[in-house]
Amino acid sequence: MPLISEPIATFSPLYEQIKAMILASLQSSEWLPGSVIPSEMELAARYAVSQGTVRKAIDELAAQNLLVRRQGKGTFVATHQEDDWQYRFLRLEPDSGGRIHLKSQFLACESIKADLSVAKLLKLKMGDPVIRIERTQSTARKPIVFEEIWLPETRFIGLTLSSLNAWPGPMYGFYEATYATHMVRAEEKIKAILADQVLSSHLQLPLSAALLSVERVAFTYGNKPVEVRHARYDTSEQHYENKLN
Amino acid sequence: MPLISEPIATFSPLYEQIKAMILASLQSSEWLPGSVIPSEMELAARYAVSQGTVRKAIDELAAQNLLVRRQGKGTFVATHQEDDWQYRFLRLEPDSGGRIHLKSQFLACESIKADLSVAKLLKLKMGDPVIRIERTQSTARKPIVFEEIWLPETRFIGLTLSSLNAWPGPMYGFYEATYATHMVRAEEKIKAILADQVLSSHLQLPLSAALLSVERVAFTYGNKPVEVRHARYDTSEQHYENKLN
DNA sequence: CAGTGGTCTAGACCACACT
DNA sequence: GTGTGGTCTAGACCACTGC
Repeated sequence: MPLISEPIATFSPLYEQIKAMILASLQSSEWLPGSVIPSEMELAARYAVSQGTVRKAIDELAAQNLLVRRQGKGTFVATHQEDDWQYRFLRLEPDSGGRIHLKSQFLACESIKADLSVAKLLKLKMGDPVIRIERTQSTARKPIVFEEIWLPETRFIGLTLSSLNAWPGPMYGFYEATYATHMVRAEEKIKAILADQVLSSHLQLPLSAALLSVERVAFTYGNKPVEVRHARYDTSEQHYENKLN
Repeated sequence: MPLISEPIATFSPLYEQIKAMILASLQSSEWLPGSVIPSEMELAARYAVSQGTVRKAIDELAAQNLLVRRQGKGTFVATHQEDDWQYRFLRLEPDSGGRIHLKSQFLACESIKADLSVAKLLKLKMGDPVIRIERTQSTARKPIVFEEIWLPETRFIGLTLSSLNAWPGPMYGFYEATYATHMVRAEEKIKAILADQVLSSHLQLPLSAALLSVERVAFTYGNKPVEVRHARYDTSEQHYENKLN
């Protein structure tokens, strides 16, 4: 029996290829956050497949929160500028219930060279230029969060303290509006730590208070890491809420 | 214009009703964790709908991790006894990477009356009988976790220290095998706290070390809470890992 | 009203597992 | 080979939105 050509590339269903093409359009900013994408019928024609196949592709992208379906209106590119999405990645909740409302105060914004750890997380080379931001977030009563944020400078050109202070809403809305960068998902590593001098003064807590340390890496389309964030939370009157499914 | 009869009951698609019926079969233990459920064709006949409708119902239940599809074999009821599921709700990971392996030591198992907070979380009345368990979990080097667990006694009749110690694997496998109780999802509230006398001795840490406090409520089918768990983690060499989507 | 996504069906064929 | 889930199609009809 003669050798048969191997199925090297394992079987890839049509709808996966459609997903990839839709993703490419998102990644290339052909369709911007908040806008409608073409109807299922149009996409079916464009890709020369049936509506059902487009449907399955969109279903999965919607399940990953990349697209949002709205019956009667169309399918939209997900955006952090919507009301429901303002707090999509904020897991802090008051112990007493309800939603937390925080006011930002930016303390610093400087251009520095990436150290080894930040470079690794952002998939840059050590020494590549990054922007480092410092801020606190406060309730009506006291500061609750102290954060350091690192961004690759090549993607966030011209970002300054004053541009940050001029922006009213959450940072992920700012990234979207100003730098066409939409955050898709994030990974967090959480530890308990003791407040040091710097943290205790920023958060108005005694030295050696217990704090929650949250190291986040956030990704855009195509699993590209574009933000590193190291937050410390005062969890004495609020907590980090997580749902396990 | 005369009043029109209101659409009180909002439209409910067929596949939602099928989902509900499948859920009922899971809840009533007609199909047990780990076993196959009838094929899509059989279910389609049983519920008198098309295969595609059954398919959509199963798809959604599989997305919620209640069912597991295996091509060529059938659709199975999800179980914590599978290898991949042993650690489904354990988010602790070593800072150095890899999987953590923990050995349990049960310290206590007593029948008590529910206090207000546990009763609320388990949707019982204050004073109802609950089982309270205490344990530590250790790596090869040192204890990492101290946990208190509360279970409604009516569902976990005859649970004793020795039955716990006789079980080799994770507790959710034990609940399944012994009490036909499968955990579907959980909610956790996380805080940073300081070690007190008791915690510092159990975890072999100095007094006032920082610890992660994790309060979990776990639910079976039908959103029924059946376990409350208050864990404290030593996060000096491991962290709580979370993915935000 | 037309256009969008949402549901449901029926049928053909493919990929995988077991025997 | 037989039976399972997985993919793809085509067409009908429903529900919601906005003109």
